[in-house]
Amino acid sequence: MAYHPNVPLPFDPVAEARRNWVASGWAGADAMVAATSIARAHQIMLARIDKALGPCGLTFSRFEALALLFFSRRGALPMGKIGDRLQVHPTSVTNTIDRLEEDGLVRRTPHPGDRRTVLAEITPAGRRVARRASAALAEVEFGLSGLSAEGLARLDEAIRILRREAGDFE
Amino acid sequence: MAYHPNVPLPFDPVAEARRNWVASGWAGADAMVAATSIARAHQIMLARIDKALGPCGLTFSRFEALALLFFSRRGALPMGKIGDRLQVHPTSVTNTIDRLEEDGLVRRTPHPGDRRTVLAEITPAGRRVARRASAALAEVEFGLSGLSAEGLARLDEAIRILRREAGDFE
DNA sequence: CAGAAAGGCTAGGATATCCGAGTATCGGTC
DNA sequence: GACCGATACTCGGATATCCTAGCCTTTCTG
Repeated sequence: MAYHPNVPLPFDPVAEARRNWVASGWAGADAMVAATSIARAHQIMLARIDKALGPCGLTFSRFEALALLFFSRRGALPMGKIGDRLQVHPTSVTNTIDRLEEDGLVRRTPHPGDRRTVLAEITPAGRRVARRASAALAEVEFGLSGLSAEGLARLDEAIRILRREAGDFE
Repeated sequence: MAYHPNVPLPFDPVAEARRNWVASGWAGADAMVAATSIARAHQIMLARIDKALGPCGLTFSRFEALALLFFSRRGALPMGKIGDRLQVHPTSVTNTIDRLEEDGLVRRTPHPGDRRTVLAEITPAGRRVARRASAALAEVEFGLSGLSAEGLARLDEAIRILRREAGDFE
């Protein structure tokens, strides 16, 4: 679950922030509210997901990489391609694959034809864990169990616009 | 800006993941899509925000804490209250206030009446920086410049449901 | 009123992410 | 055929977040 040491607040802290923001004459209150909401949604979701993945020995980041390899044609991809797909920094990929490799879920192999490139290849154990993890995530609805199908769709729709505008894809 | 070492992908990586997910017979594809979207939205937004805040010497986390103190009645709050409001772990508050104090934007003072409690108090310099930072954030629309007013509202609406269900407020 | 329980904060350890810099390799150019 | 820019990956440093554990203080309880 998300971090919650205390009882629920008697009011919505985001709505409260909005009131103060406007009262101070600061601009962009609506964007502030949305930004704060996204940050909190991310925090709640990630906490639940990582808890659900705990028994599999995975984190969300590692699961994403493992799933990507699982779906790939040959069960292997260059480190760089992984970063492109997951939209993360090359050094983050190095770190993620390091951990997966330590657990025997992935194996680094040389690229036949380009000695600069390192391939990350999913192992049979990796495939087993990926399947188990996907079931665990579906079980907790990826930490978004509070949302309806319509709510999920609306989120995706709005964010897809943002992602395209940010240059993720075209 | 968000991390983007390469040119945009010729396809939407999230939609691609959805196809693979469904093709493998894995459950919860819609939730997976929404979760992936939220994670990416958070990443894009935070990268833009932190870049906009760079000249002020702030990060988004530090700005949130600073703004909270700015809006508070006495310009000071107990460390614990800050964590409650921002929904973060007590140790994260310690870290955040440490940095703000190093920059002279906040000052730790003892609580008159409860020697367990430490108050974080915003300084005049802190107020100046907070105002400047709020303008910088409004300028870049909190990193959400791709979204319309309706998009922002839809995001907030969907996420408020999640936050309530997660026990943030009541 | 003394001891136990609860509350408030911080130190240390772990993970993930980014950036800058460094090493190795590939390719195109003159 | 040698050189230099572009590519591919990794190392070290920085920030933010969480958790566990610990110290000190306050409050409750018998």
